[in-house]
Amino acid sequence: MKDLPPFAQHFILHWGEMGTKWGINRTVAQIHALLFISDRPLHAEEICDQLGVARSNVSNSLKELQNWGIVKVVHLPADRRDHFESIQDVYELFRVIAAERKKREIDPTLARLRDCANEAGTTDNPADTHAKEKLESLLSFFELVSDFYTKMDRLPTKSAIQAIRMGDKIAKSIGALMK
Amino acid sequence: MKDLPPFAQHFILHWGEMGTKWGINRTVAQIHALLFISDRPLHAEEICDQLGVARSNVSNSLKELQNWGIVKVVHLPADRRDHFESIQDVYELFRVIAAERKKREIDPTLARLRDCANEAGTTDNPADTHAKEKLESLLSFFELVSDFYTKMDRLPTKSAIQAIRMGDKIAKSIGALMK
DNA sequence: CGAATATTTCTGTCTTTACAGAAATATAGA
DNA sequence: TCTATATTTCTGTAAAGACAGAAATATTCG
Repeated sequence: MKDLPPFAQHFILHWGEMGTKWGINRTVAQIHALLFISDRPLHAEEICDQLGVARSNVSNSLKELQNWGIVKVVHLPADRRDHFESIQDVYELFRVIAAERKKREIDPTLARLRDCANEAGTTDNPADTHAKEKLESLLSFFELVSDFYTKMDRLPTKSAIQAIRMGDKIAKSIGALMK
Repeated sequence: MKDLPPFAQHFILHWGEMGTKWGINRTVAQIHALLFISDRPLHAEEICDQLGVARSNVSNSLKELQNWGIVKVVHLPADRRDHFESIQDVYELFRVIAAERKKREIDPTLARLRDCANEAGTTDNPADTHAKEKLESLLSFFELVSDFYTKMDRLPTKSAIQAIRMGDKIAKSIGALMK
């Protein structure tokens, strides 16, 4: 990591730690951090050198980032090597990440909760009835969150930012809006 | 898990898997799932029996859940054993989880990003300037998210639900609200 | 086609995390 | 205080994940 200024190193290391806390491989997160702050696409070898990790690790991690849809391959003139760049707009970045997590985790959970609720069906056992109701409340919640995400995802970046920024005013206006 | 109806078993197992994808220990997530759907507080031994995990594992996991603030100890009359119950309201549950993640992860990241931005200070290297700007845009984003969370957290459950539910209408009203 | 270079896949090792069982400690009533 | 019971901490093992280096494969240019 010798070539990077200290502040960049600190950021990349912290981002790696953050990743692990959210179920993302440390190296994957570090590579993404590096690409995010880079002012040009990097090839795999450069990433190895900067982060001091094995070539194979970089290869697999880059594939993972491409699967997430937040890193793309680009080619530079007169250079046959793949170069990689991250989504640069931070709002777009998190929108894509959120979309992917929804697809991978929220949607399957919704499906599973629906299955469980159906399985529960009619039961006379009071404990089971209670469990079924808890599952249904969880399901409602996930449906709500899922719908909200879909609505926000359709907004252009600027509107989305404003929607977030207006959070408190919006809350106060709920009554009026509902009429 | 013999005593539990199949739908409850399926839910608990799925919840455990979900946990691992979000950086939460499988057993911790399973125990929470069990407590969430239970219609009464359970003691540690019951949790062992139901999930088939070691007593020590249950002990540590329960402590973890208490640290998160989503499980509380209660005592029943004429029973000296600790009994455990989860927050039952699903919105409250996720509110508490979000608050804890903010405290543990978002706030430290904000602090770190500010440090990095300061460290970056004045630099004449164009690549470093670019990196610094990327860090600052990330910082703005996290500040926005953090503020939004604080606003939502202060809303009573009902208003928060409505705010989420009204997402699309709110978006359309942003222009009007801003005047 | 063949050589050089780039990339991916495979294999084994190392590290970390999860976890069971035992031991130690604490607590409450007799 | 002593005994029974509940709880936590400790220790070793097992499983999972991360990762390096080597091998295999693919690509491009001469």
